[in-house]
Amino acid sequence: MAGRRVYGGGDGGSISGVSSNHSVLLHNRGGSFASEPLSALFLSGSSSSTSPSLLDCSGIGSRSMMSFEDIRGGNGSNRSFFCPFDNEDNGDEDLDDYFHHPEKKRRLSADQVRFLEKSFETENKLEPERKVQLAKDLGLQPRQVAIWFQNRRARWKTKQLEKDYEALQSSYGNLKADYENLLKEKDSLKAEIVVLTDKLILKDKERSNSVVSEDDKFGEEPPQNLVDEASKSSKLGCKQEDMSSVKSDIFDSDSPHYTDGVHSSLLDPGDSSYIFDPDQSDLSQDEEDNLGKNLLPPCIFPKLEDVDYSDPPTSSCNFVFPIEDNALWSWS
DNA sequence: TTGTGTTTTATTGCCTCC
DNA sequence: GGAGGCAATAAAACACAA
Repeated sequence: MAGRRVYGGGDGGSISGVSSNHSVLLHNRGGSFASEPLSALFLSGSSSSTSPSLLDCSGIGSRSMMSFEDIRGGNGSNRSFFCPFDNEDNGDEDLDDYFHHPEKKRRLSADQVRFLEKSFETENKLEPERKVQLAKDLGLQPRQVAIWFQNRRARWKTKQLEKDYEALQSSYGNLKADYENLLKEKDSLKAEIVVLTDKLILKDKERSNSVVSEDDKFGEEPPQNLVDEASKSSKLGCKQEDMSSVKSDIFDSDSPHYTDGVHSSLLDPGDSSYIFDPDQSDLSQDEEDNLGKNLLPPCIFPKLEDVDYSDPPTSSCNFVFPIEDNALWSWS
C-alpha cells in the first residue's frame, strides 16, 4: 500500500510496521505475532459488560482468541474469526492451513454481523471509542470494525440511491400521465375551436348575404358607414401579429414546446405565454398567410357589442384567449 | 463438479478536516 | 501531517443452476 496507511497503530491493533493485509491476518490468527497491547486488548475482551459471552479457544493457548458461544455451532466456514482452530480433530491441519495460506479471508459470523448491524442502526458513523468497544465485544480488530462500517455505509448508500431512483421514476410516470392528459385536453379544445370557427364562418356568410340583399335595395354602392364599420372590424380582428400569436399553437400540435415529452413551460404554471408564443409556430409563411387571411377572417370574431368584456374569459369557447398581453384584450 | 454471478471483506488512493 | 471517510477495486467466500 505504498506506506500510505499504517493499519493497526491508531486502530488499537499492532502490526509492527508491516502494513499488508497479509500481515494483519497473521496477527489476527496467530496471536504469537501480536504485540503486547493487542494481546492485552483481546484477552480483556471477555470482561465487557455489553458483549455476549466471549470464549477463549481452549487448546490453542496464547494464539487463541474469543468467539460467541453459538457461533461455534456453525459449519467450518462459520468458525470464529479469531478461533479458527476450534476443531480439535484437525487443529494441526488448520494451523498448517493458516500459516501456508495466511491471505485467506474469513467472513464474520452471523452473530457478529447481527451485532454490527444493530450498532449500525443506532449510529452509522463510528467514533474511536465505540469502534474499540465493538472490537472488544466481537473479538475483532478495530480496523475490521471500521472496514465493516465503511462497507456497510457504502451498501446503505447504494440502497438509498436505488430507492431514490424508484421514487423519481414513479414521479416521472405521474408527470407523464398528467402531461398526456393535458395533451388530450388540448386536442379536444382545438377540435372545439375548429367546430365553432366553422359555425362562425357560416354565420358570417349568411350575414354577408343579407347585407348584399340590403344593398340591392339602395343601389350598387354600399353606404359609407357600413364600409367604415367593415374596415374597422377587419382591423380589429386581423391584426397580423395578433393572429399569428393566436393561431400558432392552436393549430400546432407538434410545437417545439413538447419535443421532450415534459416541457418545463407546459409544466410551469407561472409561464402563461406557453400556448401562444408566435415564435414557436412551425407553419410556413403561406400557411400563416392563409390562416391570417382566410382561415380566420375578421368576421370570425364576435362584434364588440356581442361580447361581454366585463369578465376575462375562462373558457376557450369564448374565442378570446385567456392570455396575458393578448392584443385582443387591448382593443378597448 | 464446475462455471458463473453475487456478496463480503479488505486494500488503495484521493480528499477533507483539524 | 495525521486521521478518517469515500470511491473504486481486488479477491475470497458463497450460492446456485446445469
